[in-house]
Amino acid sequence: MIEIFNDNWEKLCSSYELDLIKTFECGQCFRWNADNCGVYSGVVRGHFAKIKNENCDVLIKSSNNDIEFWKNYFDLNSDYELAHNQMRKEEYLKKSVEFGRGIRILKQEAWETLCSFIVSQCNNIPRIKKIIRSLCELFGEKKQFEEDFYYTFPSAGSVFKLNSDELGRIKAGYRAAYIMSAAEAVSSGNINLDYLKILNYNDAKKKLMDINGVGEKVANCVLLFGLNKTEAFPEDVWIKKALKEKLSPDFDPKSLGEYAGLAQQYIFYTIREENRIKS
DNA sequence: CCCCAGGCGGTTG
DNA sequence: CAACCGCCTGGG
Repeated sequence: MIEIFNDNWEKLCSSYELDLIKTFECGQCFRWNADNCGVYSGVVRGHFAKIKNENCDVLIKSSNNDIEFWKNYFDLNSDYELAHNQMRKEEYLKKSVEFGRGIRILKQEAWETLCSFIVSQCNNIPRIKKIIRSLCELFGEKKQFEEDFYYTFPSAGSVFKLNSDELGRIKAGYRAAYIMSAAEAVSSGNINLDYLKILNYNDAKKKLMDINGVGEKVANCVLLFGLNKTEAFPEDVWIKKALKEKLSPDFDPKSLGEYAGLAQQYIFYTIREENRIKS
């Protein structure tokens, strides 16, 4: 039997359903990087993957070789068309849907998401990525898949065991203390992230905000990207700008219910793109 | 060199 | 309550 598809690349979905650039560059994740051919590499829950476009398909090759795992991660079992229909009433949101189509809300590992968005505060994206890469390379587990070496995200327990000199090596600055308080809360069981997934949005948010260094914005990012609370609507400076300058004054994200999080990503992507094109 | 970045916690009016 | 300020660090 002759292998038709070489190298174990497998079709994940169509490029229409998942736009890799938009999804990876819209600020929800920090560990996917493209090579100069546009092939992205990333690590999710200890599994390594390469992912690329070919013709009109998205192809993936991974260390666990489990297509359902990746479909779940890329939220490909959700029907976004239902959400889009709810978004057409508001003019700027309607534009954002067309502009941002192809973005998926990634179902990320909760502890990694918590740690990453603590690092993100008052920081720029290249530096956020650098700090997280250091954290993984210094304290994660080194693994190999074919010719690629990669690092897992260190557990809350292993981060909590670090002393201040060790944690200082990732150069997170004043956020290091916040990372430590999150690591303590999670590794001690004081906060059980899996349990937060089954709590309602408000209760889960309250628990997250008990962590020193987690405020409204970081909590909402963790709820949306790490705990599957799709009604979360994180308001950063860009979203605040859109609310002030682009969306109508009576627009209320709560009216979108479970679709608010997706709308937030579309708006975020759109206003950033508008700003990038302008400058 | 300066400016400030996808916030937070603490203090003040 | 809102407004402000300091915080580590390094990218631009």
